[in-house]
Amino acid sequence: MAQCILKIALDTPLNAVFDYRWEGEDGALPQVGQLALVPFARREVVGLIVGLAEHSDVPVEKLKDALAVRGQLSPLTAEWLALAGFAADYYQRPLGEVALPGIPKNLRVLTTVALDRAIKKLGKLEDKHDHTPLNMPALNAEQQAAADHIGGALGYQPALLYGVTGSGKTEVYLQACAQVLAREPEGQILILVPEINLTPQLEGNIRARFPGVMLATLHSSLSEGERMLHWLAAHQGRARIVLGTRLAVLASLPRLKLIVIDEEHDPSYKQQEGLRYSARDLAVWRAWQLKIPIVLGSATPSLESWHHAQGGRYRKLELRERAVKSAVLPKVKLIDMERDKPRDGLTSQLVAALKLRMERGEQSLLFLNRRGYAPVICCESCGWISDCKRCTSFMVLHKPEHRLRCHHCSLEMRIPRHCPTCGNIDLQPVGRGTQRVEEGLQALFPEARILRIDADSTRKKGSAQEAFDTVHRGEVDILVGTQMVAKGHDFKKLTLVGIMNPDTALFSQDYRASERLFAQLMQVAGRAGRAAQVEGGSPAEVLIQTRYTQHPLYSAVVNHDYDHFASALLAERKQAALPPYLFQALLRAEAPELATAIEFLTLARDCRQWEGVTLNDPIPMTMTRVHNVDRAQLLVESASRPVLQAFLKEWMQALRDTKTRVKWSLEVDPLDI
DNA sequence: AGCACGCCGACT
DNA sequence: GTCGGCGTGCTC
Repeated sequence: MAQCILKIALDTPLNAVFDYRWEGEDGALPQVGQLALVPFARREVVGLIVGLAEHSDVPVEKLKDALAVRGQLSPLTAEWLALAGFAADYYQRPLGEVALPGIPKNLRVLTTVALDRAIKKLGKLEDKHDHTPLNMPALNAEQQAAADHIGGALGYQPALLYGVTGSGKTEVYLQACAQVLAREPEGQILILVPEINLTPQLEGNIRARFPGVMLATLHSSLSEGERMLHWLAAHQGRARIVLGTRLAVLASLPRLKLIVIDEEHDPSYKQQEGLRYSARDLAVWRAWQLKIPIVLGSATPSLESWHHAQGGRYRKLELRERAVKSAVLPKVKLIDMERDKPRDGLTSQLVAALKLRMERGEQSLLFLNRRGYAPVICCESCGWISDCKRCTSFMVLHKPEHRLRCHHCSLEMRIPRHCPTCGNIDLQPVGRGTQRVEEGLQALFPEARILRIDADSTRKKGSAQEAFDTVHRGEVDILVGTQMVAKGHDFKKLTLVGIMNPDTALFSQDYRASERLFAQLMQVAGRAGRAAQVEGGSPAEVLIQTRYTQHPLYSAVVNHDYDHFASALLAERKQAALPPYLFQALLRAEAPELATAIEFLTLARDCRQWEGVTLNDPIPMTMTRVHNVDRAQLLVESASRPVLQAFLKEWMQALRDTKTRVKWSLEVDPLDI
């Protein structure tokens, strides 16, 4: 009679591992890393066995028996458990809350029979071992050196692959992968991308390049069945390449030998709810833990990674040459909106440029990061504005639907016929969103085929893909879009990109805004004429409408000069003692009344003092009220990461002990402050 | 976080 | 009379 105590992590906010009795019939003991079904409060849940013990400190009358162990699944490795453990500690969350959501739901909720059937199905997915000779395009010298460095690296070797759009980063990844796959017959590779739906061509490229290699994808739009299958393929080591979004960083990869992070600067690597982890940072930790190489690629690296490359912690691999000879960097020009006053948001120069593309039968893209018709409507006579009743924000006018909509709480209403306060019927839209731009363009170019792509126009599943296909087929003359159009897609006939009004980001309170704006401008600019210069035509052109033509950010964009811009930003950050020279955490609180939230944060600030840690004053969040709750935050800073970590650990325990009724949460390394 | 128990308001 | 609102207590 085998008997022991199982230490089990459960998906609950309670910061504890729970003990259960196990009485097996024979000598077969459960193993650490296996899943177990246990009674918990008034329900049954599946948890993860994280330890075995002979005795428990829990009073016997409280101890319950574990009900079953999912034996058909090989246990998660000690390395994987250490990864989950690290993430739990670092982000100050219970282990179970980190470990269990990463495991497909079906592995937890499925009956044993159903699970057996699924595993059998996976077994039948035979990978065709037709190791056909791979036709690798020739690389230029820089690409080859980078690919050899990454692919040939042994041990923990972080590299920053820095190269502008069109410099052939993807080809470097692929050839480095080929080297690793050839050298490590069983080895696995993890490739992270910001949003898989926006980069369908990468998946196609990988499949075409490695026909005999099983590829698994992991991202949020998989069905539960697919997710389980792909996760298992990775877990069993059968998938040699796993391509996924941030959540894939927690995939079980027992033979991981290389990690690739494409567009490493992209904010979507940061989870923005629940466990607010940075997939990029966890990936680097994972590479360090396993002593394997990792490559972070970007045309506009995050300042964190840039800083590491400057300091020598990351090896900087730079691609200066164009990989495709005929491809030319788009010509970026600034249009001074002070001298060329815009009509309907468009300066005469931009209109002329659009007209020229129309005549040539080429495509144009207008980029505007604001959806809806107008961000607000107001009353001409009394000054009433369409503010949201539940939020500190405005109701956005959506003209096609004849409605006002709050983008934060989704409150909707019909457009009022007259002013709710004074009765005036003259309510005017103020400002400009994509719908209004679309309308203005149609009036200006009645014959043009105009397509708007934003979150509103692509609400239906599959409609985004359809819209992009329409553009690719050349059935669109002018494309109007938000940042949705900035990523991934190469539009071969696109020769003009117009940026309508990027200035607001220049003077934002958020010190990361300019870093993001630069990355975004480079990315949108990269949509134009990427594959090659359109036959015999002019080089692609990017026109930026601005009131601040002298701003250094725009000069850097015009000159395609990220180096100097990034170095200047870093110098500013150092001077102002901001990340990456400083480490931060943010305590947030929400309550029906702002005072309650502030009161809690004040209490939290005063309950601990710590050498080397600064606790700032609690302040209301910029958007204080959302959906009728007031939010406030408290910023914690330290020049030392370990010091901050030590403080947070104790502080969190103290806050949990307060048993407050205020809802609060902690974010480590916040991106938006 | 779930989930159940428990004690007060407007409805078939 | 009951359905159901959400306060609060518990989870090895």
